[in-house]
Amino acid sequence: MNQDVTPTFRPLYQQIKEALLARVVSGEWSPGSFIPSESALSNQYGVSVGTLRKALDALAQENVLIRYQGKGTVVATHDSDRSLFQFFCLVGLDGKRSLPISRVLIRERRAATTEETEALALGTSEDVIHIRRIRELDERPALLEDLVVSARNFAGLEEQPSPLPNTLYHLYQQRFGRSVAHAEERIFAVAADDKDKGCLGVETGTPLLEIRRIAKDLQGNPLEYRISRCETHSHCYLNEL
Amino acid sequence: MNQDVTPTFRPLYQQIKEALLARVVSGEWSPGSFIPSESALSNQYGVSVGTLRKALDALAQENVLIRYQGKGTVVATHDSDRSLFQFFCLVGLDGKRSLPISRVLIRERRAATTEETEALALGTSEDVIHIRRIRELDERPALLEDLVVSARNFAGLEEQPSPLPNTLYHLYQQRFGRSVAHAEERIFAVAADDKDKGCLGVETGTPLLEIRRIAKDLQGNPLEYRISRCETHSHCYLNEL
DNA sequence: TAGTGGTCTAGACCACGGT
DNA sequence: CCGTGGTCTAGACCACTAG
Repeated sequence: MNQDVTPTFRPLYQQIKEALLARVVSGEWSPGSFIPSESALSNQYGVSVGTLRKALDALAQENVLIRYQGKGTVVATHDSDRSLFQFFCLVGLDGKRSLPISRVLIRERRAATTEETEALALGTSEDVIHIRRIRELDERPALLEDLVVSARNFAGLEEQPSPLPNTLYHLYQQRFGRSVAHAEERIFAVAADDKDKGCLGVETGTPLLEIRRIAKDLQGNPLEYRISRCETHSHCYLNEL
Repeated sequence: MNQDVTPTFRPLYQQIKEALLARVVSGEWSPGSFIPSESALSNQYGVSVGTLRKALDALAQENVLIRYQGKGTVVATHDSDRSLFQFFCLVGLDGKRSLPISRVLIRERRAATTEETEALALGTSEDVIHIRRIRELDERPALLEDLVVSARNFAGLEEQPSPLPNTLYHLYQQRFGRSVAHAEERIFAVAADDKDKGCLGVETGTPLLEIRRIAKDLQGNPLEYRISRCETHSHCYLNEL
């Protein structure tokens, strides 16, 4: 029986794709900047434009690059365009998306729990930075978020910058060079506890959505573990399949 | 100011793509059958293989076609392979997916409610076929599903076949020639009522996930409206972004 | 007008599945 | 061995942007 452990074959455009990705990950090409043109790159790698284009298109498909006809190709950022909503699935009952406003309640550095250690793949007894905030939609509290990141990778986040921006992923990218590329969300139905009552203004026992998200970078390393609790009278979680 | 209402340009491969899609939708190429080879099709349409390939690849990307190297291209079906799980987001707490088993409680033809009329884009006072079933995961009731389809498009579904198959979308495709291609799910947190108590064996008031799904065909016409209620102690809803 | 990415072509060779 | 889809190439022309 042939074990077939050998990959027997590896498309050129995939190798090119990985080489390009490496240059993004390494920071050689930073988010928001233009990368060399197709013809320049095809010369660099000694492949035809067509092959190189296939690699670029694949990376654009995965939201790593953004292509602009007539202008060039840029490394994707988290502030630009509609990529803001890539990780935000809450919509109004009418299907409209609106931008949440944040109010920070807690911002501290502390030891990681075992749950957080597992979710973030930390070493033993590492610290995390914990942020709790309320996010308002249409001027009413809609979301209670508790999120943690590794204190090692995000040193100083607990005190600076003093007003946290509304979109944290943009900050992770700009200030710490860590870009969230994928996320995995698990959704549960839970009953509101006293904390939820105080923060969201709902009765204790009210059914809430609990969304547990692990956000990962391009290589699949976990960057952030976030638990959101959300009341669903005027909003819901939307997923298109 | 230029209104830019004119599309000014329309890629050839997109026109080809639509032409191919039309042949799938019309039933000329039925699910599970092989379509002509790339070279045959490129001759038919008078375009190069490269252009035709781009159209095929786009359709494969959208799960309309499945390409097998060395064999040919087939129209996708709902029984084949892992496409079973394309619309099933519930996983165990360990992340493992398992196949649910169904027990039908209600199966009837009746007038549509206004909510159903809107969701399915029906005309005035049309009938629907309503099915209620319990789906078990790991031998315990996990899901209570209520689904409706247009009685006009699915005539006879309320009585035949007498034992309903576990995977309804396959039946829709085989028996009624309607293929579910996309779906849109809205998720809410709700409290269990007496019906849930009887069917799922949970206490009244227990928080449940309520998943409202509208399943659509290739052209975006709604085919089925489904409301599922789900308890999340041993399972959860998984979404990858 | 120059430079970019987008489209399209024609043809070569490779990997895979079946005969 | 043949036919299929998969990869790769080289080059032409089109559409968009900017100076």
